[in-house]
Amino acid sequence: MFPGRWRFGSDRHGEVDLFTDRYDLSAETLSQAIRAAASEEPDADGSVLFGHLQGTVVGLRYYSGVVNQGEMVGLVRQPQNQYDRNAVMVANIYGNQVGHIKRELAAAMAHVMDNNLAKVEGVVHSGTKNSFTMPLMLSFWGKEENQNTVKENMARRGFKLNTGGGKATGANQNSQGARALSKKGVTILLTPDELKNAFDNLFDGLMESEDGEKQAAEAVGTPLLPHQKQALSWMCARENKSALPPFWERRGELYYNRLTCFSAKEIPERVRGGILADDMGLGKTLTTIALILTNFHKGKPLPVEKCEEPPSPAKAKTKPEKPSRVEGSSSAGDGAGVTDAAAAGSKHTNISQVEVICVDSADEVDKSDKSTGKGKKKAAKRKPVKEAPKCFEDLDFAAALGGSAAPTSLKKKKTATPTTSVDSSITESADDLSARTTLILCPLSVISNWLDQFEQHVRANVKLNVYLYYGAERNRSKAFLSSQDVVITTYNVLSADFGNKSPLHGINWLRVVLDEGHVVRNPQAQMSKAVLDLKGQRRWILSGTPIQNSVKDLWMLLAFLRLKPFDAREWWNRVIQRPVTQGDRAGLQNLQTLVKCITLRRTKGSEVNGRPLVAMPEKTVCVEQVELSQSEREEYELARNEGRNTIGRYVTEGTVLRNYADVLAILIRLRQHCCHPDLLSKTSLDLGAAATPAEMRERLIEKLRFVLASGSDEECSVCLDSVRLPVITHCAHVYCRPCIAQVIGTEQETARCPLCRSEIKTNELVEFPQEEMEEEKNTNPDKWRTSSKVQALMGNLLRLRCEDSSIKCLVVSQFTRFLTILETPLREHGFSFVRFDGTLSQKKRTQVIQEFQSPAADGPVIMLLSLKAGGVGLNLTAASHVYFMDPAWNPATEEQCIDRCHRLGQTRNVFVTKFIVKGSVEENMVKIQKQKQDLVEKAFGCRNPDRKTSRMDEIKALMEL
DNA sequence: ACCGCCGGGTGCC
DNA sequence: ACCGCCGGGTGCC
Repeated sequence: MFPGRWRFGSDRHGEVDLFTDRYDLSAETLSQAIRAAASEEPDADGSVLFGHLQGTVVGLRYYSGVVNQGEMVGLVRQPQNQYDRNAVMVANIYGNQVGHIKRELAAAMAHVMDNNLAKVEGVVHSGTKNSFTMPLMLSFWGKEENQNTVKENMARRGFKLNTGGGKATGANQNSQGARALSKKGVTILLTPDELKNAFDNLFDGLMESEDGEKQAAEAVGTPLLPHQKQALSWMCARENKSALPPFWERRGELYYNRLTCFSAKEIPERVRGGILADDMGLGKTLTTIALILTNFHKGKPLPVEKCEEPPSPAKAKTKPEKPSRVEGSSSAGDGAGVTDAAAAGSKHTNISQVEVICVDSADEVDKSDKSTGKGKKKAAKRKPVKEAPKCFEDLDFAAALGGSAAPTSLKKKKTATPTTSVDSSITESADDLSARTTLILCPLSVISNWLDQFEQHVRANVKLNVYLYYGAERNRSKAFLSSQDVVITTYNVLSADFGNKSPLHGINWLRVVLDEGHVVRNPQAQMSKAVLDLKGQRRWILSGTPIQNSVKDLWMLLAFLRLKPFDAREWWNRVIQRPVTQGDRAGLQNLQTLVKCITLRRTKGSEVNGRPLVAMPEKTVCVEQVELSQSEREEYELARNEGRNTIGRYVTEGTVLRNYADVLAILIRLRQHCCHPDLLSKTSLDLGAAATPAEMRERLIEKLRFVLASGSDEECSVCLDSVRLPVITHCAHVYCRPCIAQVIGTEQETARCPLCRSEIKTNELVEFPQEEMEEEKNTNPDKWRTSSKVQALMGNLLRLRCEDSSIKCLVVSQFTRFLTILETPLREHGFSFVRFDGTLSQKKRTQVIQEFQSPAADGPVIMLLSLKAGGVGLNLTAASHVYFMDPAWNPATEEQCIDRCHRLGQTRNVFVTKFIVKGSVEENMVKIQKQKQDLVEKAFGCRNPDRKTSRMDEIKALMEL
């Protein structure tokens, strides 16, 4: 694992200068090695403290790493050490080597560490002034089952782990090693409820908006709302200001981290960037665009060319089949796009045609020569460099011309300024001023949104080079990419390129932006690695929901932001994750501080100075009860009684969970009865007398497929959220693939289904396609019939049209087939509508949304929307009325759907109507929804520990059993 | 390292 | 003295 090259320490000559020089170089690889090792280590969750041990660090005089009183140090095995293959290296938090563990102790520890029997951590409480050795308090952490092995192993070599006394902890507040000794009162433990509560509120109340507001650069055509100016100001400050990162403070000549007690002469590398976690609809995209244009180097706006002719704003150079642009709204934009696409290959050729205007004319470096561009090529850039005073300007210039100057710049910098220079003017010293480009990563579904927003918000006369790095023909030239102002790509493209001489990883970006950053979560995933490997001076995460499930998810974000030292898993685990999961109040506080320092989050409801952040139009939600006709009622009752009998039988037999799929199928049929009789699948799903258990199982799985295929928004019993990437288990239960993978991962061979405790195996999981269209059978319009719910909807729509024909509506159902049924009466009454569901291609989606959002008088007034389609980020503000045809299990899913039109940009008051059939499962579903919501509001996620019983109770309540 | 350990010098009191 | 003692050289793994 560790390359031999850092045997550097073994050289005896110890000439200090030479040594420090090489040391500097090696420190890089060393900390990388530590990081690599640490990222593989298991989670700190569930570790127990085996005990403490007093040890000795030796060889201090050979290394430059220093430690402070109370400082935490890292222990790294060094199996390649030529003197002792048991060697254990001691390093401080920046990965600077401090010394080694004394030989005999190292020999004992090596076995424990190599076999992953325990994680050994060290804190130095005293003796930091010694120049040869120092005492070190070691603590051993690991899985309970390894405790005795470890203790015996250590004892055999004469080291007794000390479990009793709390002497081990130092006076320092980090209480390292003390948190297991709760009885000593050193740590105040939180109850699980408190913990959950605090955690859920982690992102609340973060914004104090002391930053004031900042005007966007001239190139931003859209006036920013006050809260967006605040965000811009905050983001600029985070990129430019030299404020110390969290937990660091100045102590005399040194910078000191009060969490780890680490100190350094140099100012700690601050995080240039952070998390913008505003609610959706508050304009994260616009703010980010403003940031790109407003805050280039030295706080000056991005130098952009201005064109005489006003036609095209942001021109995305896109490959021909690029979604949004093809049927692009404005012809002008189209034309420009094509030109650019053509020019993309032979970069810059068209540039000399446009006048170059120095936006940042005030920039000091411009003093050199202000005359217009010298020669065609140079006209492309803002700064003529006749007598450039510093080399980086040369590089800046070169890079701006499209060269990748990164390697050169590194060398030049080295010679120009000694590495050890303590530069007090921190502002830009660490920068590579040649970096120009902002890289934006996002899920495929929001690409078109970015392109649209660039087009919409960048002034028409400004030429911003935006390149969509997507599709087979994408331009992989680093020179080309780093000459752009903005490069947009998807996470998938990034991970596809990763490891495959990815140009994206070869560029030192000015800025890397992760949109919907919470999608990058699992550190093991290739995508995460690809993201973490990106080089960028400034780093941003945009996310409406920064925490999905747990503290663990946060690590990925901090690692991306390079928030030292927590980007290394070991320190994250030691200082934050383990304390928090073990309920340590101080740990939680630290986490809160951490998050607070780097995050801006406002919700739609947030207020600033007593005034709402955004004046949102009002939202009114009402339930419209629907009476079934007599014949519908009869059919429903028939089905209900039958279902009730079946489920009642399962209840008395205690086999509800084993027949869960069947239960769901019964429920869904009842729900379908409530909507429309023709929704009921013709394929008979009677269980009949199943011959063998295998057959039985097959049928159950089949039923579950049927439930999912109908579009129903089912719940995953692991994350308790709507199921994403559904997979069906052998025992016919459905979970999110990642959720169940986690269960299998943690339970190993003995993994069992969380619902029925049957054994589950990864290879037996059945995939279910995200949104599968059922074959459109028996939708013969001739045989079309209505239903009470259809009537109720049509009544509303017709009334609305009389009142105001310009109002647009969303008609939402979980059942895509219901949407199909609804098409007939809509056509009949002359409504113009579009349909949006999960089966649409990306290209189609953009097209449909554009069509719907377009204010054209003869445009569609209704969108038939499948509940789960599209995910976050859809902008449907053209609609102001929402009709939910059927209730969902998960109220949040409905909320999300409403948010697509009740968001920034909505000008009308929003009315939401939920159709609920009186005296039916639907009513019961709504009751349960409400209960869940109350629960959430009261005890914030004090989740029922036994999902099985609560699920059972729900089912009984639904069937009135 | 104000230690321990090594090995050479040395050797009554 | 095949010892003890002294004092200089030396020192992570």
